[in-house]
Order: sequence, then C-alpha cells, then structure tokens
Amino acid sequence: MSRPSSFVPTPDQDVLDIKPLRTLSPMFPAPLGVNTFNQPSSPGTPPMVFVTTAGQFPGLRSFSAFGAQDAAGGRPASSNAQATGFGGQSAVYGGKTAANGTSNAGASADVPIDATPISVCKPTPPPTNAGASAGTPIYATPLAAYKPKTPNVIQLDDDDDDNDDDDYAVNQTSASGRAIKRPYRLSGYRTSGGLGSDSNSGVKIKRHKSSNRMAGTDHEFTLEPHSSSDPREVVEEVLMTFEALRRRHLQLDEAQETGKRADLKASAIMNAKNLRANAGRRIGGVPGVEIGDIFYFRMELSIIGLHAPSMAGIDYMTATFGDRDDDSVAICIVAAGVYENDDDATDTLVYSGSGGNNRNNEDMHDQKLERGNLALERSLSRKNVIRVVRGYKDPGCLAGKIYMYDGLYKIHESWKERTRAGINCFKYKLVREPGQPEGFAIWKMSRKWVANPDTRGNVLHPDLSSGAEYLPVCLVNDVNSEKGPGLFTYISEVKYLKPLSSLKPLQGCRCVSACLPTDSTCGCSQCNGGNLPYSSTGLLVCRKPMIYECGESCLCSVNCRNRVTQKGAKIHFEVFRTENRGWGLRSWDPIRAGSFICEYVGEVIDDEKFSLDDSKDDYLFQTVCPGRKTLKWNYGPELIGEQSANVSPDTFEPLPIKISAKKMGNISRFMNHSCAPNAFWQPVQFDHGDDGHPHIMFFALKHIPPMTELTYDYGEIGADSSGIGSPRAKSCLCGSSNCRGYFC
DNA sequence: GGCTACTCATATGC
DNA sequence: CGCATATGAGTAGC
Repeated sequence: MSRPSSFVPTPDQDVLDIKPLRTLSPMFPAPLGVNTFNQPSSPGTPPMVFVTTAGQFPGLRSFSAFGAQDAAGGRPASSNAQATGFGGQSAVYGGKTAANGTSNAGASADVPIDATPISVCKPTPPPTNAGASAGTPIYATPLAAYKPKTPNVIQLDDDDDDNDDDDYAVNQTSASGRAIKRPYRLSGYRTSGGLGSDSNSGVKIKRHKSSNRMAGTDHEFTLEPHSSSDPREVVEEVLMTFEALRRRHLQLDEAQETGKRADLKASAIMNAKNLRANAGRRIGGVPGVEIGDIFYFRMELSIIGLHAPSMAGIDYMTATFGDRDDDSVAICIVAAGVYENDDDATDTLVYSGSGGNNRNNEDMHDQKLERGNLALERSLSRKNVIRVVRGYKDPGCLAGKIYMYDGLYKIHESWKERTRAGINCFKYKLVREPGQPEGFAIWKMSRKWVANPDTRGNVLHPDLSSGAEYLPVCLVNDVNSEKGPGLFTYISEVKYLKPLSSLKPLQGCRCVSACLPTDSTCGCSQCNGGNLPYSSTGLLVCRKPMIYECGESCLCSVNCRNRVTQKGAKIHFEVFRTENRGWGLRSWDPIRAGSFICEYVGEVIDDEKFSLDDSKDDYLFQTVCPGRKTLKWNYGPELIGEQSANVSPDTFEPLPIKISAKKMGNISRFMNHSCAPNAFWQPVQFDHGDDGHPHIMFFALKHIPPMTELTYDYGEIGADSSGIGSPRAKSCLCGSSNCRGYFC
C-alpha cells in the first residue's frame, strides 16, 4: 500500500485527527521522503488562479471565498475531527441492534429489558445423545462438556491478561489441515486451453492437494519468482489477481450472456492454484491486512485469510489453551451492516448470533448455542481479540456492499433477546481495542462530508476547480498554516497544440443506442481486441497499450457503456497538505479497483520544441515505464490459459506525448509518486485518432479506502542504465518495502 | 489414524 | 425475491 505521506505520528496528536488510514501501520515507519513537487508559495501571495472551463476567472469570488474560509477557519491544525463527535462510548443497545428486536427500542444505553445473560440461560438438557443424528444441535450440551473433535487443533499461550497481539501468536502443532476435495465446477465460461476441459459442461478444476497448506507458517504462497516476502505485498498480489480474474470472467460472461458470480469463479481458480494468503486460522491481526482496508466481496476476505467462511458471519477455530480443554473461539466476524442507522458509535458494536431466521419465515426457531454462537460465547470468557469487518451498504452507491476491516475487538457481554418474530436471539457486545488506527470511524466521517461538505474542517477552499469538475474539489490543510499550493490555472481539459479537428479522426462504430458485449460486430469492440474494455459498472477490465472509447463518430448514445473516462471524474476529491511531500490528492469516496479516477490534464508540449528547461518541469507527464506492480495489473488471463496482456519493461514502448501541468492543470497534478502506487495511467482515445497523443487516464490499481492518498508510479527513466543520473531523477522515500529509491 | 464422501449450516451476490 | 452456491464443521465409513 502506498504510504500516505501526510502523517508522522506524534504523541500530542489526537487519535481522531483526520489522517490517511494507513499511516499507523506498524510495519512501516512514517515516510521521510521529500519531493519537490510543489512550488513554494509564500503566505502573502494569492495561491492560485481559479479558472473555469470557459476561461480564466478573475478570481474575485474565489479569493474572497478563500479569505473568508481562512478567517472563519482559524482552527488549529489537526483538531478538526472532534467536532464530528464520534468515538463516544455510547452503547449500541436497543432498537438498532435488532431489526427484529422492537421490544427494546426504548431501552437506552442499558441492557435490554428482556435480555438475559447467556451464562444464566440454562440450556435444555441434552437429548439422549446416543443416536444423535448429524443434525442434533449441540445446544443441549453443557459448555464445559463440549469438546469438538476437529483435527485443526491450534495451541495458544494460555495467558490472556495482556492485550498484546503477541499473546495470541499461534503455534500450529497439529495441523493436519485436511483439505476438502471437491471439484470446482465453473460452468458457463470458456477457456482457450490451460485448465480447460469440456466447455459445455463447465470446467472442472481440482483443488490443489494442499498437504502443506496448514503447515509451517504464513506464506507458502508464491505467485511467481518476483513475489515478495512482505506480507502486505503478498496480500495485495492475491487481491489483484483475484480482481483481474473476476473482471475477465465478468467480461466473458457478459459476452456470452451466460453465467453469473464471477467472484466465485475467480476464487475457485485462486483456490485451485493455491493462490491465497495467510492460510490457516489465527487469533489477532492478519499479516498484510491493515485496518481500513476495503473489500467488495466476501471471497476477498476469504482468500487473504481474514475471514474464511464465504457466507457465514462468524469465523472461529478450535484452540488449545495451555493444558485446558480444547475450545472453540471466535476469531473474526463480519457485521453485515444492514441495521446500520445514524449510529455514530464506531468503537462498539452489537452483533447478533447466527441462525434461527430461516427464509420464508418457515422453520423459525430459537438460535442455538452452537458453532459460531458458541465460539463467541467462549470468546467472551477467553477474552480473546476478534477481528471485525464492517459491512456497509451505501444507499447512494450502485455497487453492493463494501466491507472494511476495522481491527480488533473484544466481547464485553452477551445476552439473549427475543426478536419481533418471537425467536430467541443471541447478542454480543463488542468493544474496539484501544490504540488502533481508525478504520470505520474515518469511513463514517467521510460519508458525512460527502453528505454535507460543510462539516469538513480545515477547509482552505471549497472548490479548487470553481465548478470545472463534476464535483467540487476541496482544498484542505490539516497539517500546517500553508494557504495553498503554488499558482496555477485550473483547467478541465487537455490543451492540444492543434485543434482537434485537424487531428486524425477516430473510427467509430455503428451500434444503435448502445454497444453491447454480445455484439462482436461492434467496431469499437474490435478496436479493443474483441471485447468492450469496461464492465457494465464502468470498471476497466484490463490494462492495455490503448483503450478506444466510443466517440463522436459512433452512432451509439452517450449512455453507451464504452464511454467512461470522457464523462469526467465523479469522485469527491480533496487536495490536501501532506506532511512532507507538498500537496497531495485523496478521495472521500472509496474507489474500487479498475475505477476511472481522473485524467492528466495540462498543456501538450511540442516534442520538437522540448527543451532542457521543460525537462526540469516537475509537472511534466511522460509515458515512462512504470514498475512491476502497474505492469502486472492484468495478471489473471495467464491463469485461465489466455495469452498474457502484460507488457514487460523490455517491450514497453513510450509514447511521444508530453503533458505539462505546471501552469495549468487539474487535480491530477497533485498526485504524488509512490513505488507502491494505488493508481496507474492508461492511454485512452475518444475524440481523435492520433495514437501518439492520447488522453492519459488514471485508474485505481486496487481498492482504495477513503482518505488514502492517491499515487501512481512515475516510472524510472533509463531503468537499464542510470536513472539516478537523469536530470529529473529525484530520490524517493515513499516508504514502501520495494521502494526503488528514486523516480523521475 | 488417515483418508474420502457425505450432510448440514450459513447468507451472499446477482 | 429467488436461486445457486463456497466454505468449513461435523459425521460415517473404509
């Protein structure tokens, strides 16, 4: 993950200060790097010229707004979050906790009226268990007597006084890890070799014989020789591969109007090839997974070892505590978030046990103290930490649910509650362990800002673009007293040297209304290698030397799905003062991998007149070969037997285009470099056919949580010889584990 | 004990 | 709203 540059933790800083999510990662020290991206701006001078698309704006309105904000602001830096008032100790009891639990709606901050501590609940006496069928509930068994026979026995230090994670270092002694052999049936997609067999009846993939999957320690996962030993890298690689596979499957499915659940297909392949991280179970944090990480599928949680079950909300394991009996303890829960209201409590959570509410209202029955519920109950007495993943259904968001890892919690109490439907339901109150970086709290906060930008503190200007962008671009400084970046003119479109009309036109398609993935005759689809380059939700499927969107010469409408980047960015950006890298760009919205972020806007520089002076331009964009991570974004086709679409540094061919955003540009001029970036550039054509001078569009390399700095790999000039000697080379201290040390 | 094969529980994602 | 289904626990049997 890119190291957001803006945070050097200091003792006096408020924990709730608005900071990027990742900065407190224990794995990486705070970045020390400084680059010279932003011109220094003296406090007295107007910081910039605000310009609309129509032309240069006199700036009167802007400047006065600027001053007003400034005066009104006047808050000390790094103290803006308190006003939002989350993190309180408010209890989450009552109405919210149970969609079905109306009886408690009025019970405020106290144990619900009809709540009974589970310890008081007397389980019904065990049925004569001799001939107990498989379905016999264990509910009846007294806890102490309950001794699961699962072979996955893991020993723990029997020492639960301390909060330290190390206490839960897991020694896997006997871990047979019996793999369930089950053919993975991938119906409805065709492979062109590789794993393929019998595409009519679906492809069967045998799961890897994984005798060593549970053995040893963490990372037997290797994708390829380059693969990192850094757990963070491994996790990101797994997720990137999953996403690449999923997008490609989606594309194939759409083309054939068949199949669904590309997420399941992708994970089937991942599992078949044993491409997963952190196999096995553990109490406490998962290596390479950081608080604030976001996910879009339950499968993603599963393949990185964060939460193994693909559907169930409670992940648990059997462990041996010292010389005591084996015990099942909960290790991770996914709080679905369907009962989410305006509850501001971000450090407590009331979780409902599982079971009982069968579909169709038939067969409703009391929840039983077994499996996950039992594990939670045992975790209450064991006091072990439990990972919490918060699910959040954004009403305004078309995509389904987003999951965010919110760190470690402990169960503080449990009780039984009668739901509206009349069944007994277990409730568990979880409290977030102190001292962890904020996760869900930042999420909630940024949602609030999106709903009402006025609630964002430390604002220097409400819209840097003065309306030129689809959404306002907030300028903020949580760090120091600097008033803004150096002077520049905000424009929203690239300034070409020649009028577009004089450029070679782009060939269009003759699709009526909209280009369809099933239509192989679509000219634009053919230009893109036979498929539409974007998914139906607008995600880029694959990184390519060039993407051709539909344009003016096409007959299709503006609603055609092959028009994505030309419509502009639709993200709530903010330009913010980083701690040590000048100004940077980040987003209030979560950004899903493959999403369009923004275009590199500036003045196209004439290749012939390119001078030494220009080469010192810090805002010059050139198509320099980026690092491995960016090049590998497509990794996935190889896994399903397709030809690799990847470009290697050897075959990379730069384009002649050079864009300078020094004097005029847009938000993308604030994107800093990182050797572990979360965005990449992609050439796109839609309004002209000069392939040497395409639009440079940025897409998300991975899921980007809100408030994480957006970065891309500036690349290295003369990678083969000496990038360091290059006139533009700057030393890089992005802080990532694979930092190259310099960039251009 | 090691292993396979089966059932069951879960609720997601489309 | 219905449907197909991945994962893992648990059980039975060889």
